[in-house]
Amino acid sequence: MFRQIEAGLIRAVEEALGGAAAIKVTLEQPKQSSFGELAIPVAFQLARQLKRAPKAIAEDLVSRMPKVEGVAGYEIAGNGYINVRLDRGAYAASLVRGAEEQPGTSADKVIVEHTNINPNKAAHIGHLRNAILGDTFVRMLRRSGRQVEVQNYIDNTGVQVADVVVGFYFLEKKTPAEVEALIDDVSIRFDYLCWDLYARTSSYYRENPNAIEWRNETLHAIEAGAGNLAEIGRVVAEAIVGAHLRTMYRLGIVYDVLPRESEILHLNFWAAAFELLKERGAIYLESAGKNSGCWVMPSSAFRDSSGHDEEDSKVIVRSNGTVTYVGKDIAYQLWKFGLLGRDFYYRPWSRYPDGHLVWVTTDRGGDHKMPRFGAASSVYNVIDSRQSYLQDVVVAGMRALGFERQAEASIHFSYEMVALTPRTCVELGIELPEEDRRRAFVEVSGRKGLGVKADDLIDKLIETALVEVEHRHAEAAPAERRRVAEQIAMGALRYFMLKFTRNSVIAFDFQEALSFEGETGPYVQYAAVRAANILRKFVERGEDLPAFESALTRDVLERWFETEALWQLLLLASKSRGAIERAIAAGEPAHVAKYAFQLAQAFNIFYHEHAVIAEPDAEKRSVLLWLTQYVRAQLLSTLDVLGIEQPEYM
RNA sequence: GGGGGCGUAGCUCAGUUGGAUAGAGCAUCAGCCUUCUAAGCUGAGGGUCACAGGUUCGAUCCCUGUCGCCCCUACCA
Repeated sequence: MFRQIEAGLIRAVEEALGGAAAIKVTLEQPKQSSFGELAIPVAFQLARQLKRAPKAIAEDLVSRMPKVEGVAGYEIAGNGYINVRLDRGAYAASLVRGAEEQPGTSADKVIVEHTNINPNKAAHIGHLRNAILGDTFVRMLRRSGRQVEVQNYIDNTGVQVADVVVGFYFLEKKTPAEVEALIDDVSIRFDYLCWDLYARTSSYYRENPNAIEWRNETLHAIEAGAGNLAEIGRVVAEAIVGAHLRTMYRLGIVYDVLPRESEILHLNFWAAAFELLKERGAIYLESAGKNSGCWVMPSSAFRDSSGHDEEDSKVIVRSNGTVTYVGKDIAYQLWKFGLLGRDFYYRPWSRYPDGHLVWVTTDRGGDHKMPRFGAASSVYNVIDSRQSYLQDVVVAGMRALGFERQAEASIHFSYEMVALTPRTCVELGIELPEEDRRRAFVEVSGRKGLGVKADDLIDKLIETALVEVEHRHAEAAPAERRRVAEQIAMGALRYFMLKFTRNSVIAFDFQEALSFEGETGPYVQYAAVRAANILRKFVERGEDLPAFESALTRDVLERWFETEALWQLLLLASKSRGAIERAIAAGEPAHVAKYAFQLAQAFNIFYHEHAVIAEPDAEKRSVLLWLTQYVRAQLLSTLDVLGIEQPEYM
C-alpha cells in the first residue's frame, strides 16, 4: 500500500515537471512524524538549474501535480520541502480489507551459498554468523518472490580434513574401523573430539616440522580415494557434515544441496575450466621469476591500480601441475551459472522432519528424481571478508573468460569475523598473552582450538532461558517449557548475529549474547506474545472478534487514526514489505532486524497505553483489536523472515 | 610498500544512498506492577560525528590530506 503511494507520487512529480528538468525524483521520510508521512525534496535539486527560490518551485510544483490516490494533501515546509499527508481513513480501510500487494514471482534462480564449514571439527560462532546471515538473506529473497537454491559447499578433501586424519592415523594410530566406532559411540561427541584433535595435530606440526610430510601423504591418498587414510577422511567428513547440519537445524537452517570438493576433483571440473582459461587467454604459463613454471592470472585482471608487477600475479596451477583452491573455485563458480558444460551426479543425503530433502553430489549416476541444481542467473557467496581477494580473482576469471554478465552477478556477500572479547576468553579459561589482553577483541583460531563452539553457545542460551521460563511458568509441562526456552534461545542467537551490519566485527561477549532485554530477539518475541495474549484472552472471555470489515468503515478509521500514536503504529506496521525490499537492495539483513525491533517497540508502547480488552467504547475497542491483530501479523511475518518463532508464552 | 574496512554518547552499535533539532540498546540515576505477563513502560544525564581542509543552498555521509585501529596481500584453504 505504502509503496504504491510512493510510486504514484514519483509519477505525479515527474508529470508536473513535464520533462523540464533531468533529475531523479526521490522521496524521503521526514525527520519528525508531525511533518507528514513523506517528503519531496525535489525543489532543492531544481533551485540551481532554474535559478529560482526552492519555496517558489515547490509551490508551483504542487499546483501542477495530478491527484494521487491515497494522498490527502501537501504542505510546503522549511524553505522548500513538499510534505505529503496521507488519507489516513482510506489507507487504514484498504489495510482492513487486506489489500496488500503480493510480490511477483520470478523465473530466474538465485543461488545462495553459505555455511561452507570445513568438515573436520565442530562448528563455532563464526560459522553461526555465516549461516544465520545466509539463511536470513535466503528468507528475505524468498519473501520477495525470488526462487532460491541454497548450497552448502563441503571441502572434504582439503588440508583441514587431512590434518584430522593425520591425528587419527599417525598420532592416535587408529584404523578406519576404530574411527567409525568413535562416531557410533553415543557417549562421545565426535565433532568435539575432532575439535581437540585438530588443535593437537596443529601444535604437533609446530614442534615437529617434518610431520608435515604426513599431511602431504594424506592429501594425496584422499585425492586418489584409496587406502586407510582416504577411508578415514571419508568417514570423518561424512560424520562432521552430519553434525554441522544438526547444529544448524537447531536454528532452523536448512539446505538444498551439498556440492563436494571430492566430486569437483573426480568429475574433472577443473580440467574443463582449465581448457577454457587457456583457450581464452585468461591465464598464461609464467617463464620467469618466482612463479616460473606456474599458470598464473596477471594481477591486472583483478587489481585496477598500477604499481603491480609480475610478482603479484595469482598462481592458478602450481609448478608441480596441481591446481590451487582458487582454480577449483573458478570451475565451481562456472558450474553455478551453468557455464562449465558438465554437471554433478546426486543422491539424497538426508531428509528434514518437514520432509525437505537435502541432496549431495556424487561421481556416479543414480536413478533419482531431483530438481535441476546450478545454472542460476545470480549467485551470492556468503564468505567472510578476509577472502575478498580470492573472490576478486574468481570474478576476474569469469570476466577474462568473457562472461561479463555472470561476473557482474557474482556477489561476494562478505561479512566481518566474530572475535572474542578478552573478558570472554577469561571466562572460557583461555590464557592470553599480555599484548592480547589489551586488545578490543581476539580472533578465534581453529588451529589453536580457541573459540566458542556453536552447540555450547546454543545449550547455554537454552539453559539461561529455561531458568526464567521455569520461574515464570512453574505450572507448565517440562517438555513444553523446554520448547519455549529453545525458541527464546534461537531468537536471541539469530537476532544477536543479525543486529550488526555485515562489515562490523562482532566482539563476542557472553554477557551481551545471553541478554534477553533491550534490542534482542526475545524483546521482539515478547511483543508478539503480548499481542497474541490480547487476542486469545478476548476470545477466552467468550466474545467473538468483531467483523472488522463491516464495523470499521472508512469514517470510523479516519476518526480514530487521527490519534497520532495509533496512526504511527499502523503506518510502521504497514511498511514491513518495503523494509524487506530495502534490506535486499542494501544486502543488509540487519535492516530487517532493526525494523522488527522498532515495530516491537512501537507495539510495546501501545500495549502500555491502551487496555484493549477493557476499552469501554465498543467502536474504539474494535479499532484497537484490529490494530493488535494487524501488528501481530506483520510482526510474525517479519520474525519469520528473520527465522525466529513466536513462543506460546514467555 | 600495495589493496580494502573502520573511527558517531562511558560501552556496543544504527544512521534509509547529500536534507529539517544526529538515534537505539546497555550501563548510571529517578519513577511505574490489585490491570491484556515488568523479558515491559516513562523520565534524566551523557556528542567538537577522529582531526584539518575542500566541493554546495545544505556534509556524519562525497573529495584530498593527517592520525589511530583492523583485515588482506602463499606454488594454505
